[in-house]
Amino acid sequence: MKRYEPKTIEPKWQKIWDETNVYTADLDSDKPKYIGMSMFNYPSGAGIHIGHAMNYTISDVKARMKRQQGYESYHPVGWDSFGLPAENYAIKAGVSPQESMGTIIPNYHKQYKAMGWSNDWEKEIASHRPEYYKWTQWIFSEMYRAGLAYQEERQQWWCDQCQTVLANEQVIDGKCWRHDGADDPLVEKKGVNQWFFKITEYADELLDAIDDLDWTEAVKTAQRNWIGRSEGAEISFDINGSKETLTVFTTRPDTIYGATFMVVAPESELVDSLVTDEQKSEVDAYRKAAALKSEVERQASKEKTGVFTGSYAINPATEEKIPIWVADYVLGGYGTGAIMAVPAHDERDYEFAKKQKLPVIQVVAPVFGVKRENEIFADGGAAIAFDPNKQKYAAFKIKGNNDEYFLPAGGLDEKESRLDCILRELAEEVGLTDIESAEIATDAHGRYYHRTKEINRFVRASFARIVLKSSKVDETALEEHESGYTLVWVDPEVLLEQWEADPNRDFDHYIYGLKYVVARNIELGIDKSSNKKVFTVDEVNAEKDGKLINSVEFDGLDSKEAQTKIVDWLAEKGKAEKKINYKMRDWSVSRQRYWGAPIPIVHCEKDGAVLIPDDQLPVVLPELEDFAPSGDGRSALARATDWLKTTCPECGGEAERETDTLDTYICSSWYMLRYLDPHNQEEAFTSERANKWMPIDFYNGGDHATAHMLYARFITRFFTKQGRLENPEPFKQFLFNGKVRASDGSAFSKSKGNGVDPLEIINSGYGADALRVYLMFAGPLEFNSKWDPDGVPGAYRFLARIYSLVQEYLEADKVELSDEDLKKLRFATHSMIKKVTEDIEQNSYNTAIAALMKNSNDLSQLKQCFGVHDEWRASLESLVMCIAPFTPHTAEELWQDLGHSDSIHKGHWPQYDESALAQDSITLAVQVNGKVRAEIKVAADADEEDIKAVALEQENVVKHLDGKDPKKVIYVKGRLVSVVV
RNA sequence: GCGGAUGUGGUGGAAUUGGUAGACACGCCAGUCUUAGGAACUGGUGCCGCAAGGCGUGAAGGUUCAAGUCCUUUCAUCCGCACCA
Repeated sequence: MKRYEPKTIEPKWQKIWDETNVYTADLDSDKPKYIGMSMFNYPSGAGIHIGHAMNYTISDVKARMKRQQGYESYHPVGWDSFGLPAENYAIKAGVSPQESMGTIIPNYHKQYKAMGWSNDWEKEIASHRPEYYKWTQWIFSEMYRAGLAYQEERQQWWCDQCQTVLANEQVIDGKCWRHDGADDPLVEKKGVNQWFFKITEYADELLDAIDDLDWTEAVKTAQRNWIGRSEGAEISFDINGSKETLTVFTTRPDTIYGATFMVVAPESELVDSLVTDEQKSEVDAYRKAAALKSEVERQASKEKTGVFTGSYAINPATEEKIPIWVADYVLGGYGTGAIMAVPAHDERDYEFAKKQKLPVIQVVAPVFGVKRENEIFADGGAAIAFDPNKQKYAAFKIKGNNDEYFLPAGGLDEKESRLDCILRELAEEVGLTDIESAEIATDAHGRYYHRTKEINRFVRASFARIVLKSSKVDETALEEHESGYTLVWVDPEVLLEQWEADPNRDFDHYIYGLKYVVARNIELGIDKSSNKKVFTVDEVNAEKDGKLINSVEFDGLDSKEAQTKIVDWLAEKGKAEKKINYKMRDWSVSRQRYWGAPIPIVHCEKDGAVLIPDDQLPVVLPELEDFAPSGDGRSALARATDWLKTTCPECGGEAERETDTLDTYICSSWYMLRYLDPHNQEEAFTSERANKWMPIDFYNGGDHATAHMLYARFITRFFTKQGRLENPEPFKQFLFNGKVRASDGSAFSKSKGNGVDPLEIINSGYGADALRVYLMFAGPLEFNSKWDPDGVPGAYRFLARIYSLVQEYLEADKVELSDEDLKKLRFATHSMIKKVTEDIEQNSYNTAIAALMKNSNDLSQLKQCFGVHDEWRASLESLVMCIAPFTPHTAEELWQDLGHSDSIHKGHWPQYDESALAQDSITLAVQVNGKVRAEIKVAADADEEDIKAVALEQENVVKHLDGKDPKKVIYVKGRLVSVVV
């Protein structure tokens, strides 16, 4: 019998597939289309690694199944061949990038073919070839003509090693995405004149469309965060003694009564006009220091520093003068580069206020408890009185109720201030009058059932932080009707425990108030008791919604409602307008590097920046000897004088070419369209083709969740607006797959030498098919997996078993098949077909492979009835067809062994027969009180009453019924019988 | 800190969406065979227990005849973003 030898089978079929063009897609076919692909590959000298093997196999399986199902299935291939690594290699080795691509890419061909991927090589593309980048340049021109490309000097991330600017998306943890090793330096900001694409103009539609995408949820969230839309308002503050105003962006206009100071970013030009003569030297020094600090250093330390400008703004709500500060916790690039600081409701502002001793005014009081019927409003307060000598808080107990503690508290009398009210209650109820200091610490609203008054209460309560001089009780102060109260001194835990145990959560506002005061006392060093759970003011000082307080006519409004009302009110005075802000910035597309598509622009002294006419594209990248950046911030192209000097398309006068090249993310933002028309000399793509083939049905990758995916969506939407494309979204389904890591959980890396080379595994004799099965079986595709050295051999054994099974069948004698065996065989086969078809469709490859393994085991079990029999042939062929997407070589070989002369990979996919899945009898579990006590086998069509009767007769069921009558018997169709006693 | 995801045997992971937890595989144990191999085949393998039985899906509560799945609280890990007002 033949042995399973992938080493001979695989190369044989690879060659045949190549010669017969099985995987060539007819883009104009009448068949339904399917296009499945993984992210564009950057070809490097290292060749493919295990991550590539993972990524491309995922889309290959998808595309293969569809091809087998009769779709015109296209699995394209191409190279993202512009980019820094090739250029850096060229600088080092002196080999031109053009040349090195010429050897690297053919090497990739071999590796791709060895993996058995069903790529359509006839339509291969590479972004560094002029016939491709001509259209990359054309996209720039189209953007320019549409007013979406512009040039501007801007502070931009700069990587000193790459000698180029970077997009925000290319900065990872403060380092360049190409240089993110431990020894690599942080990126810096540098003022560079560069080109931008106005992606922000598409921010809203890019955001809104995310909801409907069939994409991995994590990626959708990442995109939403990246776009970072926030709704709020711009509010103008007059400057005291000046005609100028200071405009800020805020998402919380409802907190304006709590704005006690303003902060301007140090890099903001606004500072110049705000700083007073007295403060000038201090502010200048601060700004200088801030400019020297790299963005990353600035972010690394969250310490809030800043200096006063000397100027004051007028809070348009309170009409009060508030100081304007400069501090680097405010960013120049977001909003207006200035903020109104509301320390009571913003953690950062609070920290800053605390440090600079600026006032904190609470204007939103949180609301605790759920709304109840017929609530009666009450206004009052509670005393949280601390005796520093005792290091304890004052509470009291009521006669006859020894279990509960109460805080001195009560309702507001007419015209009484909140603090007076609380101090009065403290005196009347427990006689504490010897007071060191008292202040309203915080306010909250509570909803609860008042047990003695038997009403539902809605209260606004102020909590006073009171520090006592002594715990001396003034008997004369005690109110007579409140006698029977016993003063006790407690730790806050005692109170919290009591309140938190309350099932109705009636005391949540007390918990809040107490925690706030204790935190403040601890912070001020008055409360030194160490065994207390430490709260922080930050924890309590949450940026929450609630009802407004200290906000004059807006008091009592819900903060959401107040946002609109306050903006409307200020708008009437011309001081505010609604505004939406985004975190996303325009896309910086200039790179000061050689190895990219030249930007099709010339600079003419007379006409400025002039677009090169389309009929002169491509602007071909000249071949150079030396690729190193020119050192003046321009690319090596600045030295290519012949190329550089040209004439202006407008005036015909002398002009210089733009020396920046385009970000390679542009190459990869439209390549899926070029796949549909790779040889078109007249256009980037034709709308007819694109409208037929877009969107990409299946797309996957393990990187680039934000940048690339956002850019591709942007470019696609742009083409839609231009009328060149119907569908605004490029990728119908996107799977963000996991990565393969080393067995110890660390990333594979060349420097660690822990890499696993796919080719080595293939060549060692296990073959590509076993590797493919291992990778697809390791777990759900979206999970990261760890490389298991036993995995590939295991997969190999599985394939060898299938291989032997078919060989044994072919050599077996004809045997009759009993009805029972036939049923078993058909059930095993058709349930497998159903499962595999559905699971591949749903990207659950690991369970699809489990079903294939199960089927192979089932068939082996039935081998005693083996024989050359149609039903057996059908079963084996089904197995071979279903495994073909995973193991194309093995399947093709077995398909041939089974007597076929065409390729299994085109148009051969089994249909399952529902009738084969029907069972004569089913096994049901019988539960007594939720525990399985018996199993019964009943006819599939038995009726419920009979089943219940049988269930109750079971010996073990009778035993557990213990002579009692069942209260209830539940029958779940086809599953179980549940008996309740 | 914010957002997202995930916690199930020794390991990777299944679970028809509230219905017999552990499919399928790796590993391990026992056996068969001899073309002593990177074998193949057969059987076993969640934990405790001789057994009957009990316990078991990160932890603690709850809803239900029934919870890995739903609710509440909580812990841990991973991945994004990170002073975005």
